[in-house]
Amino acid sequence: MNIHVPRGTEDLLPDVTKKWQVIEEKLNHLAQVYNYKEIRTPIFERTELFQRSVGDTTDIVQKEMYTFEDRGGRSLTLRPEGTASVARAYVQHKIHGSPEQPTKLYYVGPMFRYERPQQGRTRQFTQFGIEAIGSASPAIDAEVMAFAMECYQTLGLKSLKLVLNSLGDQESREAHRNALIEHFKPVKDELCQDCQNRLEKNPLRLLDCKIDRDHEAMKTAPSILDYLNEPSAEYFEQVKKHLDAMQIPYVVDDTLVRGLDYYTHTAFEIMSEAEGFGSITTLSGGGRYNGLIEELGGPDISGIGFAFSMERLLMALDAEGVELDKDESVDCYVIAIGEEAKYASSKIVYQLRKQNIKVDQDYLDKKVKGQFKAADRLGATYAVIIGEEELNNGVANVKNLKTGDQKSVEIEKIADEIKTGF
RNA sequence: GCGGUCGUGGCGAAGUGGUUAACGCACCGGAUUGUGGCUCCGGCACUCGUGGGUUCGAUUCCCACCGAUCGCCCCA
Repeated sequence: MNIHVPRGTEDLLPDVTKKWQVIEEKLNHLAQVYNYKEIRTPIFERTELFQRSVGDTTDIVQKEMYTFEDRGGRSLTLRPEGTASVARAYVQHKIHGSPEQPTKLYYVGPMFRYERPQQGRTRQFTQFGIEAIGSASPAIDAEVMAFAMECYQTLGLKSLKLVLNSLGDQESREAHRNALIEHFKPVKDELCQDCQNRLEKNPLRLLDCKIDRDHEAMKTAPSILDYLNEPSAEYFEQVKKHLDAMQIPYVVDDTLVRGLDYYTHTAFEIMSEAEGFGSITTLSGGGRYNGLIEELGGPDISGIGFAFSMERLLMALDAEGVELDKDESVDCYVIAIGEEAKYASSKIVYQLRKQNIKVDQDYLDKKVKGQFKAADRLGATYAVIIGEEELNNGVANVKNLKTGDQKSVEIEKIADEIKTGF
């Protein structure tokens, strides 16, 4: 066997890229409707960017980053997610000084995490995401969630669930964290090893442990929602009111914890409820990050965003049986009979293309029958047939392959004939 | 990182310790010297993921590696 793609990466061949193009077109359009502008950042960044933003204790930073040293001895990392880069660019270019606030950006591109590949999880995957930076209004939280849902709905997905939680501000988080530690300490020995480790580092994570899910202490664990201070609780209420106003259904789940350190207040996920979707149910996730910009050296400005993986989106579309149609068939196929006619064929093909007609011809020296078959396979509506006799008369036969009708047309007028149709 | 299953032509998929590795689809050629989609006939794997071992002999048995896949962890 020869060289294969590296583990956890894949080639997207034309029958798949076709779907991507359809999706990307719709997402680009949606972004415009919501007034988000595209940003493109490098595929790798200084390693410390992710350490500082995503968080040193997270799995992503601890064991999933593609980190390498370049020839100048700098530690670089292939980006594992998009928000950090966007925040970095925002600070670097002092976009907060721009008159257009909040700054609403979107991006699409490959992300990298060193993980054991399985369904819905590869080492290189593609995220589409948006970031709204510079507003602390609950209305924009709702907008981001509305956008997220609409990304899927516009493509025809139905089995979706928006799950919402609030992590509160720093003070609320701290209070809740302490309450969690107090709550689990007495039963620490009964928890799984992971949970025992998590207890000190990030007790929030205990809540969505699958192993200890049925433990008595889980059921009585303190909810973050009971520890939100007044402003945090009020903020959460307003976010929900905006969603209600837009009639966007959601479920509040106080065990929803997002994996990255920078989240504050609003955290949400969109899950697929489609049958046969495998063990992966999370399609996208997002939330508010109120300290991130400042952490990266910018002003005290808050933001909110979300991202989803294109690959999982494709999976969800498959699971729900949604077909993405894109007509790649050709308008016309030129069939040459005999050596001399090949020159005329090249000329006709070129001429038709100049007229914006999708056309192709044979490059395999096929016989007439083979050329007709090729025309069929490409879905051509018309065939232009040219042989010695036509050549001598300066004409070609134009045949409608759907109806079988055929007429003799002057070579210069083929394009017109096809555009008019018969 | 841990555990289970798997790896045969472009694709799907049988099969066996021993001189011809089924079949289906696709593809190519012919029946039909210049008019397709149907039908019929014919062709299409110096080789069974890679490397090593056992054996007179392995695609089939053993080991390692690589890869895929599912579950765990975690996430998009």
